[in-house]
Amino acid sequence: MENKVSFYNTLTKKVEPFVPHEDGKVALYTCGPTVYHFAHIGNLRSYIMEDILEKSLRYIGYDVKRVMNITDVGHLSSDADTGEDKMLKGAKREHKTVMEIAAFYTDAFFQDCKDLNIKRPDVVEPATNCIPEFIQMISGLMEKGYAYESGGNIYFDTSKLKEYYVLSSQSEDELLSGVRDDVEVDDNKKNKTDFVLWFTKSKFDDQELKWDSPWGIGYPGWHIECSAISMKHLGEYMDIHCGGIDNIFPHHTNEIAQSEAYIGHKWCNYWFHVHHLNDKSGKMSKSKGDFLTVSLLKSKGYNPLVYRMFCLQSHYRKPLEFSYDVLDNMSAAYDKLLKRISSLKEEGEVDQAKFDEFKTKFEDAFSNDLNSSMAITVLYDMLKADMSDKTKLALVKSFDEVLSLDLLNGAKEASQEVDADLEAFVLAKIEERKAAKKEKDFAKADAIRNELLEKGIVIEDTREGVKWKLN
RNA sequence: GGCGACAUAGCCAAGCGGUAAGGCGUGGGUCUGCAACACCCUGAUCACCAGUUCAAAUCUGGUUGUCGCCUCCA
Repeated sequence: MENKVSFYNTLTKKVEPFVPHEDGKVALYTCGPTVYHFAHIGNLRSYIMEDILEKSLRYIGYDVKRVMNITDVGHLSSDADTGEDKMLKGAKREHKTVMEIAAFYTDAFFQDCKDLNIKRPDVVEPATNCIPEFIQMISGLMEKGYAYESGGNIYFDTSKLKEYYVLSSQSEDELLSGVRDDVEVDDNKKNKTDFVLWFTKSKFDDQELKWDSPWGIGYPGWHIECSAISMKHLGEYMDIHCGGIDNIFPHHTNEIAQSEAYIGHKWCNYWFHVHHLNDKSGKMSKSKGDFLTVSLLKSKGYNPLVYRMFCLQSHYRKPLEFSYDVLDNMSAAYDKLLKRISSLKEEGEVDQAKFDEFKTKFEDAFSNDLNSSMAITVLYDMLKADMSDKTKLALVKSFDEVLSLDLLNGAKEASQEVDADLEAFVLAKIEERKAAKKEKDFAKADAIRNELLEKGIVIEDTREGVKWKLN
């Protein structure tokens, strides 16, 4: 099919035309969550933008297969065989087993996705399901001489690769080890960038989940997970690998190293990275400041889709700063948008020429480095354009396949079923107020309006008559 | 110290060499007994300096600032 899609490729540092390995098909991989805690809305920004990537590719006509891992083991706080395992840390905190923690937070993650209209990937694979695949891959790397045993653990030897730093564009000399205070140097490593593939002897020894392996009982390192899981489901050629920008080094750099060493050829051509959501003090993280979750937003009365729209009206490659002021701003914009769409009538015929014209504009916005902000603008332009309501409604429905903002639900919610008694009561009050207004008894009319308002019912005098809704 | 990104109106934000999209807010107006809703109107020469060009927010060089990464992170 025609290659009209282009986006920024971290590998080449350029916006490039997208050409999949197999025409018309896209093998897409997303680094999934480590399920030791709730996801915060910054984590979810990545998943929202990756959802948009997937849906826009489908919209344009690609056959997409998307795979996501669930990290439920082997993710140490540090790569240097020190620090705590994140899963175990979560389990200790909540006095549960690791498996219980994983199940709980996996469910919580997908509930957040549901609230944000993020489609579940075609394949969702927990790391603990793939131990044989990890062992097979590590064995292969050992046989080819890319891995070595030291101090009881299996390490990947980064000195065997000419192009270890392709993604991060740093050189070994430039890379300072232990810049961060809490990083300890692992003396078992031959090179400072080597990383663990399999642990049998960790200084941190009470790992709950352990498996037998050719190198002894232990558990896998973090990086091997994504490589093995993606190959299990997508084969040796992947088109797009997504993730948050902080994964570039070391996680994705290491994935490339071990994957290409294992299969012996280029693995993935396009790397798609979403930038961070910041707050006033910088990057949002689980270890400092406000821990903003979807459920927190919901408890404050925000529709999670307002946050989705907030993400869409920005560009995935720009840092985005979160504040409640900006969210309020977006909330107003979202309500107005839904209201405007709900006022469209099922009238006239669909004008196919106009429909195609705007559909093309919409596709072009996404094709141009996933310009979701421009896509939203196309939506607004379309609503203003001179064409039948029926055409507009058809376009809204079509656009929402990608935007997933429940744009047509405004009308539905407004006409949601209400209690018949309540309706009769309200209609009676409206008639009463109408009569009062007719007799210029405005005090009484206002009193009735206030009475209804106290019950959470808002009435509006529009040109088409009096309208009311539950607030 | 190294690597990378970003800098556009009150706020969010598009722009990819031809003279500043869109949204929210503000102010004014239409409508209305009032209010709300809706609708109309309303705003910036693009961090700074130098260069390339007939033409630059858009390209090049430099300066300043903000943020991220350099083995926890989406």
